[in-house]
Amino acid sequence: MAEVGAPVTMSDVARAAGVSTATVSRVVNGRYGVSADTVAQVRSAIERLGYESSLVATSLRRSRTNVLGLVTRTFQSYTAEVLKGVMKALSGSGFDLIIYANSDLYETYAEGWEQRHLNRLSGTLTDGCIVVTPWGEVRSSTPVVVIDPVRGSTAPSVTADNRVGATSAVEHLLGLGHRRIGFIAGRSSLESAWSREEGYREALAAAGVPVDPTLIGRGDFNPESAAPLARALLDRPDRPTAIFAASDGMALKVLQVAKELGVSVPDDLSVVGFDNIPESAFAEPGLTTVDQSMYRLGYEAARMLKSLVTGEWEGQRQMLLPTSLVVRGSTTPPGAAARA
Amino acid sequence: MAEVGAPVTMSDVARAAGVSTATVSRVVNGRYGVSADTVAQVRSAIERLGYESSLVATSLRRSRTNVLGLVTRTFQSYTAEVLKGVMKALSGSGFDLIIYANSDLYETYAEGWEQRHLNRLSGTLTDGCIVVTPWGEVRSSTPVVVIDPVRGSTAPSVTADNRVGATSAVEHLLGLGHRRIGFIAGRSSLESAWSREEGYREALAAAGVPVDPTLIGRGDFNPESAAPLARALLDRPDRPTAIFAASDGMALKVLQVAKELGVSVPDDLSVVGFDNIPESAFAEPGLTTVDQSMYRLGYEAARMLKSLVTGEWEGQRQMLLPTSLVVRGSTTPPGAAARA
DNA sequence: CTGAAAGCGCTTACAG
DNA sequence: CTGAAAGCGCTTACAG
Repeated sequence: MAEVGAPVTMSDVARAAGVSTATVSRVVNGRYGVSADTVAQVRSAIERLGYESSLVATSLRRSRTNVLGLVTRTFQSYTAEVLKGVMKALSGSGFDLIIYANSDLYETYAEGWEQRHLNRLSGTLTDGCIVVTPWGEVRSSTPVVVIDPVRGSTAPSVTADNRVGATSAVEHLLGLGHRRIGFIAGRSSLESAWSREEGYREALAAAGVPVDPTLIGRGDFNPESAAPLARALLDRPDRPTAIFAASDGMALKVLQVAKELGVSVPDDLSVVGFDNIPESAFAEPGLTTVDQSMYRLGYEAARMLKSLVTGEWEGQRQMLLPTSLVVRGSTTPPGAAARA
Repeated sequence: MAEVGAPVTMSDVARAAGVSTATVSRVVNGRYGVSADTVAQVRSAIERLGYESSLVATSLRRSRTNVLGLVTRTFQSYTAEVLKGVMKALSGSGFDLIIYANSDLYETYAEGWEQRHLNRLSGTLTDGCIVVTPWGEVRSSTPVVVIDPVRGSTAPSVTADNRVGATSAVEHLLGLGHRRIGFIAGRSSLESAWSREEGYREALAAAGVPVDPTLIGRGDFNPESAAPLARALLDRPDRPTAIFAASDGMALKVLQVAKELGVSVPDDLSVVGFDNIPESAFAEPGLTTVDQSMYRLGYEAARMLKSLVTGEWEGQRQMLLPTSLVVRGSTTPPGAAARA
């Protein structure tokens, strides 16, 4: 690598081509009304100097930047899936993507992190932003699409159908013959946590199984939050025969706690998660879970944002995407050990 | 969400607090020489209006922005690992991270994509950049650290020890008793492809096994490139008993081609990959491969870049990181089928 | 302790 | 067809 002196600016090109920066700008942006000769001269100077317009200066001056932003609190493996979907939707659209992560706010639940990130980008750098799993409601001067919004959010958003997903998970357990099914809930401010609990309750109600409130633990989606809850559920003499956790991270923690307590999965206890993160397939036994396509969430969020920015969006502004149940080794009919 | 009118600028704050923008700037940046009263007034106006300085305007004006950039051609699952490592190294450092992806250049091998991205960011938005798997050598007015550079690159870089990794893979096969070991190479401009081939040759040489050039296929790291090469190797009457592919993507393609041709893995053919992507563990059978910690590559690259920017870097500028062999079901002694 | 002014690298009316 | 000038939202010498 050559660590070259100063970056080449538009003034450098103008000087080299013997024209004004206004003319260079016109050539760079393909505006009409520049003579063929001048265009050729400017092009050659650009080529020779290796000029590329500064994203920052362009963004500051222009109202439309053709850059969309994405702000996230963390980079989990699902983030990569979201990003793949976003880029797929953006490819060939003329919109570039900027992802911004503040190293101090990273991985914290710090109040309003998403609002701070948004403020720094919107209006100048980006034409609009995707916000992944925000802490609260967001405000912005440019369009925003939220992936996994907070409960009651009115912002344009894309969410997995968490209620139906949770219902299918619990129906799977009911179908296997389970009746005492524990539940470990997620962070209650999130729409997704709420809906997953709703799905749990509905599935039980539909099967005529009364909800036992002592079988419900309140976690926050963090694996660690599930450990004491799982321990409490498994220490009871009348422990549940199955546990449904509102996230794979928490479900995997349940698997670990069960192992520590000598409770065998799935023989003594069936476990179901939600998300289908890669680790769930590696788990021993493989974790039965509800798959939500993060790729699809990213794809649809980007598609919506793009159209919102250009003013072409026609559809509903709160999208619900389907989920699917993935059955692996962590679930089996209750009492398997006794029968064996 | 409230889609609020215009973003709050420093002028708005200045007006509300009855001071000049210069004073607001001083307060925002914690400069000395502002009276306690004024500070309080400005703070309260900032609070009231929800002001946050524009990343773009700040970057354009300042020489140091405290933002590091990362440019990438693609978002694979390994990208998330790299990003996790980068953020870990950056947390608490005061440096934020911007990832830039051009939707047109995304996932293409287009000549010089990384140079274009770099030019757009450096000098204004970022103090330095990490470049992931570039197409060629890069030049920049600010420090750059390359993850997986091209062959012969003199840029500061972080690379897995590909030669030793490849050697260990081939030694594993030799240890199982294989002597006819095919190799599918990667994109030859990349240092990593070159080193992996070198490791293959060295391991064979050390064991006194002559290299058979007809057993070497030239791919480009893309899974698709491996299909015809695998077919050619497996169609021969004297086909190899094992194939080592320079990437997991290509190795998984070998698995697929073998299945199509009715060649059973590992009984008729052992297969080893390189990278240890998540999909390799899911494969049937699980793929034996060489693990390179992308997390670690990201972490070290960010650590180096940070110090390069602040001028504190002391160590060598080209780092080599260790790899480790992960043995799964795709390798077994040759002739297993015959003996069974 | 505070403000007016210049300028970072661009784009865009406005003149000519 | 082309250029001089203003201005995007900030920061930083320079005066006072």
